[in-house]
Amino acid sequence: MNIENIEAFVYIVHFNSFNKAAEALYVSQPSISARIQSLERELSVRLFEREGRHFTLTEKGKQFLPYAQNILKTYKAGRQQLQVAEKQSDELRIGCTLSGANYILPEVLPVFKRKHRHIRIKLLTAPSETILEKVLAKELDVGLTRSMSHPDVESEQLYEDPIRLFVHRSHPFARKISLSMEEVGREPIVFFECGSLDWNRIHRLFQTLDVPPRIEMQIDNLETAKKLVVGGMGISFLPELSVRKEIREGVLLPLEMPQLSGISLRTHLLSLKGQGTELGQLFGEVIRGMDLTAGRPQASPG
DNA sequence: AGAGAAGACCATCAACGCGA
DNA sequence: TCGCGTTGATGGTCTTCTCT
Repeated sequence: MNIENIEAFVYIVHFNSFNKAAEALYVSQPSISARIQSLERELSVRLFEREGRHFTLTEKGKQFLPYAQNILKTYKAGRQQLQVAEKQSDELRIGCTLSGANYILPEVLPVFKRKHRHIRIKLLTAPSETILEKVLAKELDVGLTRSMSHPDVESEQLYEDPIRLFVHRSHPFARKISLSMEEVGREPIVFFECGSLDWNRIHRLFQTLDVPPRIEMQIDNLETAKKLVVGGMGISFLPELSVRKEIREGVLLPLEMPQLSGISLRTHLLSLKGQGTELGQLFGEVIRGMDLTAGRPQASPG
């Protein structure tokens, strides 16, 4: 049995043309004709009825078609499986949220690459839900997401990133020793919203106020929110990891607010329960061994 | 509408190249 | 050497276009 002859047969039926089948299979048209003749010889039946420039499937051809399609499908699935296995042997597929991709992976990946030079990295940036789906579908080896729960997935908390109130160094709040929610509520706020439960807790902090807070801008992108604060457009509640550079440079200052204590973004490492890949385990070992809180800034009272 | 030309499509053959 | 592929040429048949 020659799989290429069967492939030609299926392609001809699909395109209803010898020429188009030849084009699709990157062979010449005479070669396609020869393959069909060879297949017809092998099966001792006529698959096509040639009528001048046209052709039709014979009854035998119609009978054989679903079997040919199955053979081809099975063959392709098998080949793909081998390719995936081959790929998995040296490619680590990581799914990561945007903030993780911006602030965690740039620190982790160089360390991982130094330890495992031969392993190539493939990164997918997506929302946590998408990453969970892809881990379940075995399209990703590991995921870095916010807390996700699924019976088939192992979710291990890696890092807790406190959310704090940040202001520009020239802002009057920068000289304050302590702040009340009323004072915060009167200031223009650039509100970064990522939809996690912890952000709802910040919303609830304002519910005690008589007047609603001045949320001038609601932003779903961390970098944009940060840059607006740097540009003096307002104050913002931001995860600490995202502003480390600005704090080091003295551009942004974190403010002490006891009300924010315990509010944080948690990064979890997701992998398939009991079926984690070898590369995923290697990645887990590296990221667990790193201190992602190194360089954490101290809150400034002014 | 009908005839003829042009184009499209498939089959076949010859000559040749390549790899097992 | 053999099998399978290619290109190029040629022929048969059918469709589409153009002209009268």
